[in-house]
Amino acid sequence: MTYEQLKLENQLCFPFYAASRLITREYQPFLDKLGITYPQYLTLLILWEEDGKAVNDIAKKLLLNTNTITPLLKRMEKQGLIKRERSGTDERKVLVHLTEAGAQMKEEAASIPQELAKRLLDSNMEVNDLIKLKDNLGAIISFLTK
Amino acid sequence: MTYEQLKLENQLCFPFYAASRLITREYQPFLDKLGITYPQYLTLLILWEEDGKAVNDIAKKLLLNTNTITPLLKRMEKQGLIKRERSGTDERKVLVHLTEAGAQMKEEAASIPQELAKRLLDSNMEVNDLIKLKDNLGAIISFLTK
DNA sequence: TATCTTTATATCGTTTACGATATAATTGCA
DNA sequence: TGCAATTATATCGTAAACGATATAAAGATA
Repeated sequence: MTYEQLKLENQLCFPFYAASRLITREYQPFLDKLGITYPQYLTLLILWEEDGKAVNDIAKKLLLNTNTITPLLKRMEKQGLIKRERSGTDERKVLVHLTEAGAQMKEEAASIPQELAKRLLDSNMEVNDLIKLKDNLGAIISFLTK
Repeated sequence: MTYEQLKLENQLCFPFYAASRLITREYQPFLDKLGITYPQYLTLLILWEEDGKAVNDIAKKLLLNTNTITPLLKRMEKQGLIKRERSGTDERKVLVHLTEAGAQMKEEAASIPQELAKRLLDSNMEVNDLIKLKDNLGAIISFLTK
């Protein structure tokens, strides 16, 4: 049997998988300068927006579990980007705070989004297509997370 | 500074990263039945389409390097899904062949694509949007790989 | 022919992802 | 109050990803 639907080219899933990795690779040169990885960058984005979040809040935002986030945060702590401390009001929670170094990295990272946007717009894609793409991905994400 | 562009919500990158993982999770129950992982499934798709490919051919199709593919293939070999053997005409190449078990898994996997498509169409998304999405992802991929 | 370059795989080390499970603090409720 | 559920984190094991590097075969070229 041929099974057209089983050809890699006909898979809907593969483009998601491939695009995700390729885009992460595009970030690599910029993140290398800062000495951080892509998930670490995402974690910093959250903390730059609001410092002192609990481990679980970060995990939920990134759609990850603590078995991924906990070791990641430990590495970031060892690098001196964040501090982790038990909450006083709820001893179960561990609150994550930026260090001075972690907070300052924000300035250095400020140009990354534009650099990436610029790069992606170098493709033949229209800005509108890119926005539509983001919206459609958002729709899938909210469907698959509810 | 607020740096609107640094908010997670405003990132173009995050939806790719999140959607990719969420979609892989949707495959999980189906792949669990077969006892394989998502990248292993993608590898089988390639071999079901054309058996006897070289390691590098598979790697190129999946946009991976041999440092990912080689251990993956070894695990698949240990599971009895494939065999690896040096090419006779070019001793550098290792050709990957399906075993009987690997070939037969195709029948069991045949329904997976429809199951997933069904699931994704349960979202509010139009078929046309989904197709457009696939095309746009394809455009980004071909841009980022050339 | 000698050797330099390219091609094809593999190995090593580090960092994600994630299922399964453990542990401790807090909450809810009989 | 007492104790069963829930919540929050962490740990363990396995499988990707991927940068850097190694090794060997094949091809190119002086």
